[in-house]
Amino acid sequence: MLRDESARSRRRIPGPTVARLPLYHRALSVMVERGITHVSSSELAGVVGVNPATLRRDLSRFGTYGTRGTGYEVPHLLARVDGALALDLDWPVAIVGIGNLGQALIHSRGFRSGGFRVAVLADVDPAVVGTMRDGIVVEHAERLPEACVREKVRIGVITTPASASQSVAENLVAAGVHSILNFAPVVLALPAGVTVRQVDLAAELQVLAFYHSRPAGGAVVPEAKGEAGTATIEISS
Amino acid sequence: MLRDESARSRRRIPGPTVARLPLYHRALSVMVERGITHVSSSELAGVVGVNPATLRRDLSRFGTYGTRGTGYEVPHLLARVDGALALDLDWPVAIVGIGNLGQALIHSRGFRSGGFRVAVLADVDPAVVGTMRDGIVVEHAERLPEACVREKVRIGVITTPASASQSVAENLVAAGVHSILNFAPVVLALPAGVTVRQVDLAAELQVLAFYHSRPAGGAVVPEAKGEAGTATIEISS
DNA sequence: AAATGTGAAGGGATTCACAGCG
DNA sequence: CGCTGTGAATCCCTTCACATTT
Repeated sequence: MLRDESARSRRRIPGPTVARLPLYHRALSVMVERGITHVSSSELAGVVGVNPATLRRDLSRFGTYGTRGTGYEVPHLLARVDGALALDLDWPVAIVGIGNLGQALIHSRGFRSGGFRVAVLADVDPAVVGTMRDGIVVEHAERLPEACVREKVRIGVITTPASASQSVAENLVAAGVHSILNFAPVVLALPAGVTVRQVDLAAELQVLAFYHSRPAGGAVVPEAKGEAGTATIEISS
Repeated sequence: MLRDESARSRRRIPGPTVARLPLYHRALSVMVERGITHVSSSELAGVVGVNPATLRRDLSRFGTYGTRGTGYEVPHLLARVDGALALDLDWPVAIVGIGNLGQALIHSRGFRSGGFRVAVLADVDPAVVGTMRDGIVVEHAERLPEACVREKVRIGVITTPASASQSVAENLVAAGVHSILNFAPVVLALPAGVTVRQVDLAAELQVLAFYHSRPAGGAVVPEAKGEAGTATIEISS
């Protein structure tokens, strides 16, 4: 039993643990919808595809939410994971670059769940600037800083061509945005304190090609202890 | 000096190394375009944002390509990385789900570089099936297996809604595709031997929210040894 | 009896630091 | 002299295994 829970919840959380929280969150959401009130670590871990011990340790970093001999109460655990991810807060997002990818994100369910909310859209194409997308007028990228300040944007998403991404990122940072999701295949150079997550679609394909061309090489066909029927999952590792 | 290079090149390559190869590849491509003939590990590592020792060890897993006291010859190294990623081969790709995201991928540069080539498109929407995208007729998802076999597809990309993704994945596997890039927020259950890479856009946002709400917590503001001016990069870890 | 939470072990990847080579 | 390639150290995460709790 832990005396000072705030001390625990302030400990540093490993990156891999953070990356798994959204998976737990989604699995728990599905369970709530289905009326499942209760899970063991083995069950939840099975759904997400991780080791039960890993799941228990992940959760234990935020406090002790389970009951020995019984497992976890689904709605309660979901609320805790939700809180850990801060999805109960309002997260206005700016999307810069209204091409196919930008529009896909605008309409994606994930970008409108939790506290996420598309608040600012921007582009440089005169044919797009001034038009509406999902009830929001597309601003010219030049006015991005004002718009972000006005809407209190805290997360910026870059879906522009590679050539524009560095300058867009700098504008976002100038507007006080220090969390950036970058889809342009560019390593952004930004001041310390800015968190960048890079999603590189071409790189994902290339990694698949690598493993495909080396069937015996990489982490393929681990042939794990009796766990046939499970795919080799290579998730961002 | 290594006697049997094939022995070395057959060693298992760590996942993180594989994930960095595309970054090296892109940086080297840019250098070739700019006419740069030569790099040291420090220079290339700086561009990509990794430690020079990490870069040297990564490359050394495929053989020894550098010259001591001098560095690496850019075109030669690029050719080697290109070969390691098997980008010199033909990679016909199937994209299932022709929504905004699917179309973004069809037109994305990364999906038409290297040996990648969109060979099959499929969807279930009657308004889309039979129409053309980029010179290719969209097939009905029911005919996906035949089309994949016909076009010798080896990589499948799933950009359908979550509800359809498992069944689409099974169809791809039935057609002999055993490398899948899945954008649906679902943990696919597939036979061993199938490699799945998961790209989860909502999860990326949630991870950003996590770090944003814990400025002192995670890996934010590492305040590393005099390395100001560099962003905290959280890439798929 | 069953399942959590965690000390300890184990396994990898990163980074240091330097021998070796051009 | 400068830079690569790599043994060794370090760090971090995963997993085992079990004491603990309900």
